[in-house]
Amino acid sequence: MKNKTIRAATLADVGRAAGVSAMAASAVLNGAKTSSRISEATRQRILDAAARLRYRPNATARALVNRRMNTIGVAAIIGEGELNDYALEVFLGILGQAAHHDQSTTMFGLHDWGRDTSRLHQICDSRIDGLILIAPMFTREAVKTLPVHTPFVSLHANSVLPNVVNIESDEERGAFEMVRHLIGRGHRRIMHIAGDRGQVGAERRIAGYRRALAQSRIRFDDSLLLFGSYSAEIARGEVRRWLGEHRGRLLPQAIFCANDGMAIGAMEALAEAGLRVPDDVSVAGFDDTLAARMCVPQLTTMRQPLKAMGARAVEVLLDSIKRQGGADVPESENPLVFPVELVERASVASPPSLDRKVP
Amino acid sequence: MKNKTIRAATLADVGRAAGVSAMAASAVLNGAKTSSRISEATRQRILDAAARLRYRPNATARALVNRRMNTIGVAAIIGEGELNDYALEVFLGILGQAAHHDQSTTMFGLHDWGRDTSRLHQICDSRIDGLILIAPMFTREAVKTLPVHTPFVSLHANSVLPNVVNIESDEERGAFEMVRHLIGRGHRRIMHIAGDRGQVGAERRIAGYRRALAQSRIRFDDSLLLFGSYSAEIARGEVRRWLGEHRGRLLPQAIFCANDGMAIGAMEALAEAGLRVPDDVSVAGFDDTLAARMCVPQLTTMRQPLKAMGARAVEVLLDSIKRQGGADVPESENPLVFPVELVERASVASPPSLDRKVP
DNA sequence: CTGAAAGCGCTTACAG
DNA sequence: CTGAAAGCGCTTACAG
Repeated sequence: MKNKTIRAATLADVGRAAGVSAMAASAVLNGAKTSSRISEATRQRILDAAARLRYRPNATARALVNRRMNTIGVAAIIGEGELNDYALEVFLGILGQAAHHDQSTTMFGLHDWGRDTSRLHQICDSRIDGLILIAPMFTREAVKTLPVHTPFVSLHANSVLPNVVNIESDEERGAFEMVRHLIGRGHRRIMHIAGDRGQVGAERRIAGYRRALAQSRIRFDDSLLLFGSYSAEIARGEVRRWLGEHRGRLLPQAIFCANDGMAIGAMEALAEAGLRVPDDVSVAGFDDTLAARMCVPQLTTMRQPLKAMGARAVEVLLDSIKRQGGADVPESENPLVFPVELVERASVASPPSLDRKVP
Repeated sequence: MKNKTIRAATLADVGRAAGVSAMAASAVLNGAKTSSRISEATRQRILDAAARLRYRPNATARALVNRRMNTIGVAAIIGEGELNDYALEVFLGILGQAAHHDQSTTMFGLHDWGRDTSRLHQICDSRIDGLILIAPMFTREAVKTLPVHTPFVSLHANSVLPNVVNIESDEERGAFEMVRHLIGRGHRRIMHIAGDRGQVGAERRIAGYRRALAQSRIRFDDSLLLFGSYSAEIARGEVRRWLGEHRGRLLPQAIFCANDGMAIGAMEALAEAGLRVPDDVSVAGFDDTLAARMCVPQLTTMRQPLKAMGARAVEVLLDSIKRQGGADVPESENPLVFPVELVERASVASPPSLDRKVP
């Protein structure tokens, strides 16, 4: 293949072609206030020359003097080469809002928050103006070594990071309301498949689950609390295992999962056992990611406004960049908590009139 | 929130702190061949100073002189704020491979290939070294106006772009083999839900479908050819409509969809009508995206190695960047065609022994 | 083995 | 209204 790329035209080239200085060209071409001081005639000549030469301002040169690359970074864990649905939704929210502000979005896939802190340093070398951390998990030690010349915003951070705004949603209440909803439909034997022990989001959902049970005086049964690491596969395995170990015993009437993927995993395990959703068992998810509408039956779930949260992260970050660090959000409003919302679809119904046993 | 960011240390700062020139610092800090000429003692002093000042090379300054930002761009259509599963898989393949080469990946969400060509020009302002176009659709006219100073690679381009390597998969054969597979399982009344008319990929799948039917002397029935625009929703609507219009008539034994999302849409419509997959109707997809494993029953599908294709796009692009335009792929190997592979899962079985009617 | 100079492409003061 | 100068932070020749 031929057609080697040629050196792109510079401001100097445009100036030369128009018979003016590069500076004059700069003034009219980037619509600076100084451009008003340039006569209409030369202005036209410059515009023409730029068009003729297909002039494009060089972003890196600009960035060097403006100390602004006009791109924001996003760091998220990519496990097994898969970006999880949660992070994807957030990313899309970020992408849209960033584009709206004419900012580019650079994605960094991390494997481990602990091991990859050095990678964060590499990243913060002025190629990005600020960084959004999706669900970061840092130790107290690691937090101290974070880059300081680049503003951060985090979503669902596992622990509050000093001087960074954290955006989260009301997960405890979400779990609480979902379980209230299930109880309202008549369920009492409700299994919960949680995320990772120790991870705040997982613990908050467990807390909401237990609070709802307690409020209805339903005894917490820890044989009904499974852990699925936010993974469809693991959740499927756990449910499969549980069913295997409880043959002939009572089936849960409903399964509340801490995210949509695990709910789908649970549905797969139930289907393998010949159980129907929601006829035999109701299943509920959390997040309302694309997957919730991509399964049959569609999932009743607790919606987190992930796109909006991503978009908000961009706003906060951009603001923080503008004021060169520090954000406009008062300490008292950090974290920024978004409300959640119950989305009823087909995977939850009333429990069967006769108690079902594990087949 | 306090803690304004402070100006980051520069090479000059490091040099000053170590009592050497910025140039010496540069030599040792970026491990250039010239660094070998620097004495071990000063070398240590420089390293110490850099660590003490937490020196980080400024990427934009570097980019300005090296004419290399070390980031690649990815442009894809984002419809309704959703990146489709296909593009997501490709993107993840790109992300991984780019990281492997220490390249950043900047994502650009487009709305329309036609209207957004000007956006491509904005993008190609040296903020990226090269651009990967995911499933671009350009008119002959538009192609001529594409930026010329930035190397491109495309995946599944709708028409061959001059001087850009296009990566695709053997879609016609994929469709052919899927339909062969269905016929092998005993199906003869096979519906096809296609992508958009006129879009190459859609046409190639239709061609493969027809070739397989012809080979088995099954008459092509155009009432069994639906168009679903690669959208789960549209496919669901189309199947719903078809069922409504064919009450009491023969049901197709199998539905082959041109992507996984449409297969899921079809399954939803079938479920609504009380039909079971695969007991009453078999359903097959195309792509093998995450969704194919996220539905119940899991989808039999024709796998395109999307991650590998994305990774390959990075390799070709990086090569093209290195040689400043032009690629190492001979004309004769453009497009670069990847093989597809049948993945058997639970959504396809033998047809029911008695012909089913539309309920 | 090390430094002073020039330049990447741009913008921001400062002169005229 | 317009231009010459300086500088953003770095690297690449070129001198010593």
